[in-house]
Amino acid sequence: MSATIKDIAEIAGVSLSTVSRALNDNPKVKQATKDEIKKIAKSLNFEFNAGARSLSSRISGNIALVYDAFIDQFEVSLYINQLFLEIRHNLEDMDMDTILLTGYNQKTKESNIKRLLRKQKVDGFLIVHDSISNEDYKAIKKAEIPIVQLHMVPRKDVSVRFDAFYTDNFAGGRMATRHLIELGCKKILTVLPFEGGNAEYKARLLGYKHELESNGFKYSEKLVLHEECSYSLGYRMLTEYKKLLDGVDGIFFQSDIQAFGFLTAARESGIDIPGKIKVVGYDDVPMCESVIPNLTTVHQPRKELAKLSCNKIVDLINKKNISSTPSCISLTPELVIRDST
Amino acid sequence: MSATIKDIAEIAGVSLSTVSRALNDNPKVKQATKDEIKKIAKSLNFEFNAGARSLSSRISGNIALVYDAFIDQFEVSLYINQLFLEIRHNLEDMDMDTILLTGYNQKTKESNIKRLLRKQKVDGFLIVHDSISNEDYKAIKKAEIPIVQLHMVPRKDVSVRFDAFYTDNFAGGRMATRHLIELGCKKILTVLPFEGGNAEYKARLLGYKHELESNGFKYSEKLVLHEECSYSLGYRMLTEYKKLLDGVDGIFFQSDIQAFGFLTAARESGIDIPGKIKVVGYDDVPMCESVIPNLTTVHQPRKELAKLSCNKIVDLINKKNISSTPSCISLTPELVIRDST
DNA sequence: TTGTATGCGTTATCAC
DNA sequence: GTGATAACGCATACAA
Repeated sequence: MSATIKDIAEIAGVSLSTVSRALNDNPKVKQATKDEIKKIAKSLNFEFNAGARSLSSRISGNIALVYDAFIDQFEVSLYINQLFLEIRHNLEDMDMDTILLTGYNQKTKESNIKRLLRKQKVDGFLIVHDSISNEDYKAIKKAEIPIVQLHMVPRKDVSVRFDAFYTDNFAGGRMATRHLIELGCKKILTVLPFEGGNAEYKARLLGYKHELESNGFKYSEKLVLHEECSYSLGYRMLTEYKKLLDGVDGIFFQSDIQAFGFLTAARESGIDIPGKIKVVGYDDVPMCESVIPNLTTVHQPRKELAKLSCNKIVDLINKKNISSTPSCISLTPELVIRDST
Repeated sequence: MSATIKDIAEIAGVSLSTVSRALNDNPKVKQATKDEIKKIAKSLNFEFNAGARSLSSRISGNIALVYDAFIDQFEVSLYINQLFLEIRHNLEDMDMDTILLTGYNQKTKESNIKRLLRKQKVDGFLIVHDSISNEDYKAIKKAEIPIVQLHMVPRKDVSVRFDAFYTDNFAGGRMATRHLIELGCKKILTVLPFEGGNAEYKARLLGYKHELESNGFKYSEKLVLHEECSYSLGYRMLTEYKKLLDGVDGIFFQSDIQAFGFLTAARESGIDIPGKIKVVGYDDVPMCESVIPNLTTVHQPRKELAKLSCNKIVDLINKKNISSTPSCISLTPELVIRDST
């Protein structure tokens, strides 16, 4: 069917080993032979057989993009899917295929990570998951497969070290809050998903608190609303939390989608946004620019996050530019000011 | 590292081939030996080495989910990502991993299908793409790799035959329109993405036309609005197409997201929905139930689509229940009546 | 019903 | 620099 290095060897009149070396850019091969062999390979549309390559050298050309099933909730997926899109584009550019899956089998709850490890299906793990077990991290480490975690901050209780890239949620919380303060807001509410949720929200909340207090405001738990992450919640807030909203002149929604619902309800009720209440979201999903008024929000640098993570994992796989200690890089998000503030 | 069949053979005191047969449920192996071997395999957490298996029997355990890059537009992805989610769940249940990619390399424009074929990376192709080249279809066929196309209707100019599952967009267009007619609408507008778009919209439009005409209405191109597929468009319609909307009492948006924007604008302007204008969407993305008023829409049976396609591709791979002629099954969508009509 | 031998396509360890 | 050859883990044709 497909051409093999054997075919190339016969045409070029050299041995299998020479072809293999040439195609892998082994410096021991004379440039002339190399060129000749590569030319033939190209003319035959040659590609390495993935199975054979994997068997003999454990290179599969696949990266596992492992995520937390909670992301499959529609509202959360709005941002995450944009991030994943960037990741796949980057990996494709580097000739890697992406196997997308949740950390644990949805039905059996068994570890997909361990399964991939045992089958030797992937060259690296890109992790967007907050609660991978320490055992699984250790299994990856033991198999000497590179790990890069992104979006999520590594947990303290994980004994394995790996590179990580994420956005500074504390800074994000601060900049959203400071922006509202600078615009003169005196009573600022923040809305985030239910308690026990992701660590990222806790950090944003801390940022909110810190910024309030360093500006002479006093932080009150009464102005922290833990609610579902949905358009609907944002919409219903006006009626269901009428009392809570009394006097509020700024709201920091920790998710854009909640803000969208609120904007709609507010405008219907004739509440001037940003005149009476100023609204800031988080994530900067594409819809921010089509919603009316356009939503001011904290932009998560998904392009950079994806690029850094993908470059890193590929470097680790190719053992290039490896530093002795894993990096843990937090990118600063950016406040995008639009019409809702 | 991981256990191999050799390890199992040694423990069980049988040969490699017996282990291989037992684990592959070969009927020639005595049940007792089979049980024993499987027990040992389980205790060792054995999994077949993907590379070795692929080399020796061309079974990779991977399915390529190939989609059209235009789907990466945020608005379109809302529905498609839900579909993909179902697909991945189904494949996971059948112990298959999903390689998600566009049909053609985003940068080089080279065929990802041909690349996967040459590398022998996948056991089957799940295609959600309207414009795969005939050449590529032929290449898949030649490699004897199963194809199942879903969501998109197979093109007439494709010479290769394969199984396909999609929703009956003509029926969908009809049911949306009929619903509006039955509710007494006299002037029904339909909104769809720009001309030259996907075939699915053309079918929905035909359904709209057919239903109008069979109910004594006359079809007018003036009531067909080709516009961008966005929330923003829906929102701006009220002002930008004020004249067009004059007297309109029913709108069939061929995409939910457009309808969302319109609902917001309408309510802000005090236009009673469904009192003055009744609105129907298409797709039934999760947000339909949180938007106010809840959107009446045409539900695409994504769960069934995913299940049928995944079962079919796996059957084809395992050469089970194969019929001589490929099936081409169109599922009927379902009108979900909510508060916007 | 089970075992032996061979091959799948590639890389790696030796030689030369 | 280049060429044999073994090895990677598994499936299977052929024997027994």
